[in-house]
Amino acid sequence: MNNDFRCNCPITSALDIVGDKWTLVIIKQMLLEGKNTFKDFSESDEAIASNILASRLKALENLKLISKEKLPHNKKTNLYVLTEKGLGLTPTIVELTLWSDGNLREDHSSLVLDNRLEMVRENKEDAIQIIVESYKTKNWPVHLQTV
Amino acid sequence: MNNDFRCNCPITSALDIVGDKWTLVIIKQMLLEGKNTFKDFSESDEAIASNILASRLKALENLKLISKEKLPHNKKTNLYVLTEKGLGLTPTIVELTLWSDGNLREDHSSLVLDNRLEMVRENKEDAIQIIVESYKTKNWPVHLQTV
DNA sequence: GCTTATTGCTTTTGTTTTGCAAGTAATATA
DNA sequence: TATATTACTTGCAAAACAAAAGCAATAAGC
Repeated sequence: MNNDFRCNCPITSALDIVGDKWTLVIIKQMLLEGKNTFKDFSESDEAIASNILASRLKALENLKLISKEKLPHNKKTNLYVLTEKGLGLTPTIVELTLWSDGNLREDHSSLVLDNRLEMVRENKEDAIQIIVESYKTKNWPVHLQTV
Repeated sequence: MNNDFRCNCPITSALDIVGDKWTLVIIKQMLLEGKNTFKDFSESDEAIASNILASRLKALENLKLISKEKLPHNKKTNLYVLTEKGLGLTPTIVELTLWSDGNLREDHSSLVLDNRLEMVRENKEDAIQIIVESYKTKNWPVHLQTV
């Protein structure tokens, strides 16, 4: 499986996985916007095409950044849930948010602030933990809870 | 220029700029590997094609993440230098490194450790500042120094 | 100062990825 | 039982990416 990677650099290898237009957007939608079904992602502001979405979800599942679950009594809807490996990208996502907020306003005047940014600036480590814990309590149904 | 962005989300907008296979790799090579010429980038482990490289450098320059400079007495070699805006991605790059180190070994067994990782784990904030300052002293020629 | 090498690209020609639109099967709802 | 919803897949066009070759300007070697 090593041949999926360009070289042995950790940064380049991370980008072999998340270095595209959509992967981190999907993870963001799960982590920060409470989206967890195919339909949720399809209807997002970013307007991802359904074929691209399907291929990304499959790749993320293969790499175990997300898992595909079912709710009891519903055979139709799939729930996509971030694993610990996927949740591990929270700091990266937070840093990208901070960078945008500090550096992109001249390029993009209508950028929206996330209201969690203040919390992040007060204490980054704590804020990240709160985001992760909050995700878990909302999105990890009892039968998935490992903690 | 707002039409280059998919929506008003800060994370998505950051990814409209750095969300591809090569952009953060080039910035990493500048920041952590002391590369600053077209040739340096061309000869890297990642083996970027020269046409892609040229287009990325142009885009990064347009967005002011890097600037193109000359050394006195050399009309041939271009020096590409990270601006403050580009250096602002240092925390993102550090977090990607940490994520790789902690989560990618099962996918990629020959991953190499950056020896700065230990410093980063001891004190993240300080380590980031040291990386940035170290870059500036090595790569910002006297006529560019703002500090 | 003439030849060769180097640097920083551009061009050409594929191939791969992305994106749009439409379609479909299984399940759920009215 | 009829309609709607969900989670996709398929087919095709457009865009991005990649390998190889070529080229002009500058620098270095003799």
